[in-house]
Amino acid sequence: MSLRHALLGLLADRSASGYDLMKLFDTSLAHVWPATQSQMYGELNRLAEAGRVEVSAEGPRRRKEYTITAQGRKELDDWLTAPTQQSPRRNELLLKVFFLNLATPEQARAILAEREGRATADHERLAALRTALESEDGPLTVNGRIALEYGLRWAEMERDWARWATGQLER
Amino acid sequence: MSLRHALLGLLADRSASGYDLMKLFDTSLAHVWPATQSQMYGELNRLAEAGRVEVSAEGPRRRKEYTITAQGRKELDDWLTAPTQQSPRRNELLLKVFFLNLATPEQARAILAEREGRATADHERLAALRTALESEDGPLTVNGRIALEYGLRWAEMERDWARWATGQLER
DNA sequence: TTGGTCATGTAATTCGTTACATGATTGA
DNA sequence: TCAATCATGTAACGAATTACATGACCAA
Repeated sequence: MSLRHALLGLLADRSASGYDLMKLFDTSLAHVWPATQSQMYGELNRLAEAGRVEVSAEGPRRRKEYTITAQGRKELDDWLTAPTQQSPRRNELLLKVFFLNLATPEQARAILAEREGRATADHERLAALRTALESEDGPLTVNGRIALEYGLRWAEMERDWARWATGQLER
Repeated sequence: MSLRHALLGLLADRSASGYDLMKLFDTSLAHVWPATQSQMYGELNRLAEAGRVEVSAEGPRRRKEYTITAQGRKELDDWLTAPTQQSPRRNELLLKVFFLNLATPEQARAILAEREGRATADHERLAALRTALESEDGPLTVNGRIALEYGLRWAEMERDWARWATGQLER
C-alpha cells in the first residue's frame, strides 16, 4: 500500500489538492508507481480520516487542499527507514520464456525480438531524457537522475539479455 | 491474469491435479509467478467451466486430474503469440529514491546499502544454482537457463546501480 | 453561452493474500 | 491408531482498474 506513502511524500514537499497530486503523479511518478484518480481520492480520504493529512484550505469548485500532519510525517519516515520489500517479481516475459518449448522456433524468436525492440526503444528514450536533464541543475534532479539511471541500466540489461537469449535458441 | 496461462502451460506438458500444480508452482514457477493455493483452485474451476481444461480422471481423496482441451491449447497459443505486456513497473525502491531528499543522509545510504546487500546475495545464490545446473543437460533446462540468466543479470544490475547511486550521494 | 478544464467522487469487477474449514488416505 | 500428507475448497479483505456521474468555474 505504497500509494499512501507516495501521497505523503508529495505532500511533505508542499500542500496540494487531489487534483494537483493527480497531475504530479502523471508527470513525475507515473513510471515508478502508477495510480488512478479513483484510487487517489479514496486514499486521501482515508489519510485524512487517519489524521495523516488535514484539509488546510478549501477553494472554488469544492477544491480541498491537503497538508501533511506530524503523524503523517512520522508514518512517512517510518516507511523510509523500514526495509524495502522487494518488488513482487511477477514477470510475464519470464513466464513465456518458461513455456518457450511449447512455441515454434519462430514464435520463440518473435517473443525475444519484441522485447529486444522495446528495451532498445526504452533505452534510447531515457538516454535522450538524461541528455536533456544534464543542462539543468536543481536540488530535485539528484534523485531524479538516480532513478533515471536505474531505468537506463534496466533497459540495457533487458536488451542485452534478449540478444543473448536469441543466440541461445540456435544451438 | 496470467495465472490462467501458467496453469494452461503446465497442463500442456502433462495432465495434473490442482495439488500437483501447486507443487509444480512452488518448485519451478514460484519466482516468476507466485500464486496461492486458493487462487489456483479457483482458477482451475473457472478454466473447466470455460472449457479450457476438463476433468480427465478422479482419484482417491476427491482428486481431480485436469487435462487441457483444444480450446485451452488455442488460448495458450494466443497468449504466447500476443505482445507481452510489459511488467507493471511499480517499484517501491524507486519510490523511496524519489523521496530521498526527505531522508537524512544516513537513511539514504542505508536504503541503498540494503538493496546492494540483497542484490549481491541474490546474485550469489543464482550463480551457485547455475553452477549446479551446468552438470545436467535435459531438454527443459534450456528455458530454465535463459530465465536464470535474466535473474543473474538483473541482480548484477541492481547491485552495481546501488553502488553507483551511493557514490552519487556524496557530491 | 458553451466548451474546456478543474475538481471530486461512486460502483462494479478483478486479482491477490491470509486465514479458516474439512475430510480422506496412507504408512509407521 | 495416529500423525503426516493428500486434496479441495470458502470467506473476508485489500489493492487496483475501468467506467460512470456530477457539477463548478473560466475564457473565448
